Amino acid sequence: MTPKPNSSTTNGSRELGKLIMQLKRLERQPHTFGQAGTLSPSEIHTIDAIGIDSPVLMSELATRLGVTKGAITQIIQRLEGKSLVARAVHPEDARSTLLSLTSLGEEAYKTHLAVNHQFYDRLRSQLTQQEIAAFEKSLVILNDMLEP
Amino acid sequence: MTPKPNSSTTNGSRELGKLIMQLKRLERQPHTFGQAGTLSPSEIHTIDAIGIDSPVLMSELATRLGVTKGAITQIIQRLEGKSLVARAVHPEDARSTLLSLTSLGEEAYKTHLAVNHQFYDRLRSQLTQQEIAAFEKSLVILNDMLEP
DNA sequence: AAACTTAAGTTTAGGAACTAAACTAAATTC
DNA sequence: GAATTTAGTTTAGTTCCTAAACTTAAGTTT
Repeated sequence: MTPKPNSSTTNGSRELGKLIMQLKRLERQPHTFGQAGTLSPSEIHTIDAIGIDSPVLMSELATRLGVTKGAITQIIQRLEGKSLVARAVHPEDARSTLLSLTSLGEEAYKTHLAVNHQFYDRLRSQLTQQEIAAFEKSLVILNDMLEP
Repeated sequence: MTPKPNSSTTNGSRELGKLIMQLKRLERQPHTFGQAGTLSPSEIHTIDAIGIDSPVLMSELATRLGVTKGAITQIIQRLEGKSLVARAVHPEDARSTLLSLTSLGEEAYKTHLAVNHQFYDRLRSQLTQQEIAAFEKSLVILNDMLEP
C-alpha cells in the first residue's frame, strides 16, 4: 500500500522533526538583550519584525508575524510599557498607528541580530562553501513551501 | 565596533529566522490524522515520541520532548481520554508507568509519519543529491548546536 | 450631508501549553 | 526501619494566542 520510503527520506525527515522540537523548546525561553532586559521570544520577534522595516502599521505587523490584530495590540502594549517600541498616529489616517523602535528597542534589535549572526557563523564554520550554498537554497525552498 | 557580517551570514541568518517564524505559526494549528481525529501539535508530537520507541516511561518521554513531568501527566491524560495512548504499570517498579500507542494511536503515528515523508520528499525533489546531503549534514550540525 | 460600509485598532473571555512547587506513594540506602 | 531518592500527580499561575464584539475614523452612496 504505502510506498516504502528510502533511508534518506526517513533520516532527513527525522532530523527535520528533531529540529522543529528543539526550536519549539527554545521558543519558550526568555533571553536578555543588552540594556533592554529580559525579553520573551514573542517580544524579541516583534522587535525584530519592526526593526527590519519601520515605521510599520499594527495591521502590517500582524501580517508579518502571522498573528491576529488583537495579539499585536497586546504585545505592543507590553513593549511600549518597557519603552522598547513607540507609537505615533499616522499623519494621513487617524485610525492608523505607526510603530517604531525606541533607542532601547533598537539596541535590543541589534543585539539580537548580532546573536543570530554569531550563531549562524558558528554553523557556517562547520560547512564548506558548497554546503552553505546548498543549505541556504534549501532554506529558501522550505520557506516557500511553508508560505501561507 | 561590531564586525560587519558578510551578506551570506545576513541572508542565511534571515532565512533561518523566517523559517523559525513559519514553524512557530504551524505549531499552532491542529491537524487531522486518519481516524484519530483532530490533534494539536503537542498531541501529535507526543504520539510521535512514543511511536519511535515504546513502551516508554513518563519521565523518559518528558526528556524526549524537553518538557517537565507535570506537562507529560497532563498531555497523557488527554491522549488516554482520546484512546490514543495506553498506560501500564511497570512490572518491576510500581511507581513507573509504561506508555504505548493504541491501534488508533498507531494509526495517527503512521499517518503523521507519511505526511512528513511526503513533505520532505517534496523538498528533496527540488534539490540535487549533493544539496540534499549538504542540507542533511547542516541539520545534524544544527541539532547538535541546539542540544541542551 | 445623513446614512451606510469598510478599515484600523481595542477589548474581553477563554483556551492551549506550558512551568514551578508542593505533594503522594513506592523503592532504595544507610 | 528511618531517611532519602525517584516516579508521577496536582494545582495555581504565566505566556501567548484566538474569536468575536466593539469603537472610532475614513470612504461611499445617493
